[in-house]
Amino acid sequence: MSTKYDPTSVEAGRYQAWDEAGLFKPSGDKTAHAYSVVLPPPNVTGKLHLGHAWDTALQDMIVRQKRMQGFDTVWVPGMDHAGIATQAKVEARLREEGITRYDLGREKFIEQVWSWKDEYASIIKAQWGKLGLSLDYSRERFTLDEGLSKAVRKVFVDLYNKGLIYRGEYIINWDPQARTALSDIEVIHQDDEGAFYHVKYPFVDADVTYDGKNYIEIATTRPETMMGDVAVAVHPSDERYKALVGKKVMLPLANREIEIIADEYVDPEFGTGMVKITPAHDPNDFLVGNRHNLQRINTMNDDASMNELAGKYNGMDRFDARKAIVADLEELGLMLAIEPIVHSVGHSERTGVQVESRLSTQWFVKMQPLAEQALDMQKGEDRVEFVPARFENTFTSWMDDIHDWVISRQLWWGHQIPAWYNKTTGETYVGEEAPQDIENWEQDNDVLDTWFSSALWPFTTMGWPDLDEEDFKRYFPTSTLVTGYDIIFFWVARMMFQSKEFTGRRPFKNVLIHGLIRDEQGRKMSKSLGNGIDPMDVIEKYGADALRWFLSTGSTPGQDVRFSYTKMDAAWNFINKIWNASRYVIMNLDENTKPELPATQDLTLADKWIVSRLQATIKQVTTMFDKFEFGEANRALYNFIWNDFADWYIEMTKETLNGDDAKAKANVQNTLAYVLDQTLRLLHPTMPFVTEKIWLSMPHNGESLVVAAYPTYDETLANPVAEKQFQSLVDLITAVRNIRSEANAAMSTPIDLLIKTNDADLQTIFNENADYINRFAHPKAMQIGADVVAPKLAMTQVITGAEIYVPLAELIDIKDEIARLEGEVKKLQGEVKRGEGKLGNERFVNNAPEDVVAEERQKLADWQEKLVITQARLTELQNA
RNA sequence: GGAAGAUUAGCUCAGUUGGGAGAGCAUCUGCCUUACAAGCAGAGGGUCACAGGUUCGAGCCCUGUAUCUUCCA
Repeated sequence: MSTKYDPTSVEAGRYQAWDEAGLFKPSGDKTAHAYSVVLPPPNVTGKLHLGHAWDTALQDMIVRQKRMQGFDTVWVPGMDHAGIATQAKVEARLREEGITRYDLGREKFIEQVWSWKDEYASIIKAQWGKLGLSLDYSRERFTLDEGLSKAVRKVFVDLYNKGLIYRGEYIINWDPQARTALSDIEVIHQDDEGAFYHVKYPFVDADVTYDGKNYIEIATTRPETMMGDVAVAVHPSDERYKALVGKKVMLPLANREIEIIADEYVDPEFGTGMVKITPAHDPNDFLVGNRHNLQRINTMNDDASMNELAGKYNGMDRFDARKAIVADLEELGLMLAIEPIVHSVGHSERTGVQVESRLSTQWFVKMQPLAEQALDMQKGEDRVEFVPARFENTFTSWMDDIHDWVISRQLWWGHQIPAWYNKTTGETYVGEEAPQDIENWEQDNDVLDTWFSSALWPFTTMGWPDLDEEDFKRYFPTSTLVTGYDIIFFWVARMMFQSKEFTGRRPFKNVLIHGLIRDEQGRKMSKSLGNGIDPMDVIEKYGADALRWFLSTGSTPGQDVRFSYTKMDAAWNFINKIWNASRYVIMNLDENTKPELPATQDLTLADKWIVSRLQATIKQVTTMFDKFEFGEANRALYNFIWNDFADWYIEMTKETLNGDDAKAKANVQNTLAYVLDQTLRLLHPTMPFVTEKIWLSMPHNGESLVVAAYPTYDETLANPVAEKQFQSLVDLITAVRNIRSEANAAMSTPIDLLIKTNDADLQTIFNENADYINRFAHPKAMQIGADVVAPKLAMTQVITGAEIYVPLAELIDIKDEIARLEGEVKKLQGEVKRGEGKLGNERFVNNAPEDVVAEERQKLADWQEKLVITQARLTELQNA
């Protein structure tokens, strides 16, 4: 083994070996509980980013631990066709060649997308391997697979037959670049600079006036939609305008008469309290239009250019039309004012262009009944546990105020809607298979929203709608879903209502929600900022294990995490520490060593202590894993490995391993191997590569850590007495180190060590472990007893139950030592005062739990004793 | 406008049934000790945003305020 941890050589070939050995497949043990996870399918739009690395690393940790714990564990991989996103990517590539999808035609274009898909699917699979994900590839699915497509058609048809899917002409969000409908949550609202254009709408009748003027003032942010105005509305109880209702104004530029109507929708407080009504270009106006039976004048084409209904603006882009209309209004003297404002404007999540509210015929899912079922489910036994729990509110509040879901997309890449229109009668047929007389029918051109199919992912991947499918019976509902809070609406909520509707069950028992990865400055990683970090570059430099360690340890559930190379350095350092500690262990074993604990009577104090500490660590790690608190779990492991195992236990074994007691040596070798073996098992879910490499290099039972048993807490090995005794040893050694440091006495400087104590147990412990004390404190002579007398020029440390003196006449300045002891006394006085205050409060003594009070008494006694001794020593020096 | 989160050491962050404030990095001092100098040993550093309240006891529970972030409308 090299002296430095080298991730490249550690990781090379290992993943392929695991996969080929079939270690990622379920055990098939029917006596064991099943544990199943479906991977949130990444989009085939591009490579995986750090967010995916985080999401998948968390899942792999869960899955690997469960597998080691003996669960019949399966983790199903797959990818999402990502309709609009992938299509946009391919169209962008075509654009570089100067062609559009229309030039190619549907069939040729789809071929292009499939080759894009193949290209990125293989990149993504390679990335999964680099990350070390223990996925069962024999179950890999793609959302456009035949099986999944069949399920999608069935769901569509069933919902249609139940009246939960309908088709109709409504105002929807329209992406004019992708030329498709978008659902509400695919629209990102952001504050943009715009203007309120105040426009004169003159009265038709010369004798009508308002406020002495022959026009009314209408404010709009979107003058380009003016040509579609069909009315002006005021609030029915707005006294200012009551007399105007029913009167007509002339729509400027169009020279068309429109009526002033009264509708509750208008907010009299906002602006002038009068709004223009454009039913084909605004969702609210659309509703007003319906109530008043108004005409719908759609003045735009699907690419947001103006059409013939826009009159002279026909053919202009919407933004050019705005400029032209504003200029014309100004020239006609109809523009009263242009007031700059910042307002919220919707943009397409995928293409980024400004979204149009567009009148169009689309397919919708009627959400109310489905949402109610999902909300009901959360009140029963078969509920989904959100971790952290607060995210359930996000789900609930969205479901409570749900709108119907536009599911048709004017795209080519996706599941084509299973609806056919009769060429002669116009009749609609909806079915899983095409009509028999297909020549008389034409299939709906549109495809379904990608989320319509991903909403079915937890059960379609398990073989649904075939209810007899083994996987479906065994692994559904799944155990845990892991995803980011940014797609609770898009995905988690939709899986929940679809699963409830079609399987009658929850899709997963738990949903672990994590945050987003940010850059070092806390900014979201994005292409436009160019601050994205490729996880493969990180793995190249630090190894997958280090990346996984950072991702699992750096945060708390639900919180965002900042990536930083400093943190990656720390992760690498930790693995290097494990590497070298293991190297030490392996170098010191011999051919007879087994990773098994020797009989209790053969264990030294140090052995008992490390084994007891190991038990505490196992308990903490498993408890925290069960709560998905990986940060806390791994912190416990970090402290155990670095502070207990490496800093103390390993150092102590050097004494025995360099000695000549063969039996003691063998015991220590076995204990070292046992503790390291257990530790590697605990670490394996988080850092699979390096742990496996080390484990295979030492004596081990079994083929691979991937399927080795996870450690379990053994109460008989927890040893509080040994921990307390060991602590005395640590206190003593630390005290001497302190003295050496204070006195600037390096380990090479010979010292005498005087230990004054009348505690027989302590005397025994120190005597029995004199070898350790020699190794760590390097005294040239040591004296232990109740009658030890300290010389005047000696450094003092008081530990629980003993006084430590180191005579260093030639090295210490008595004034410095007095000052130091004064500080010590002051500190101790503070502690004693605190303890006395607390215990002097009878309400504390009466109300606090007994063990808390007892502990407080114990501590006070300890502080008091230390204070008395330190004070005495100080007085002695001052009087010297 | 509604909701959620954050505010703890110089920086990044933990702190899970309320019982004497922690880590990593950074800083200071001393060590090439035969696993690791990307290491070892020691040290300094915090009115836990602010104001109230509950409690014997609050970083943690309750109320309010401020600042920042995110989501929804």
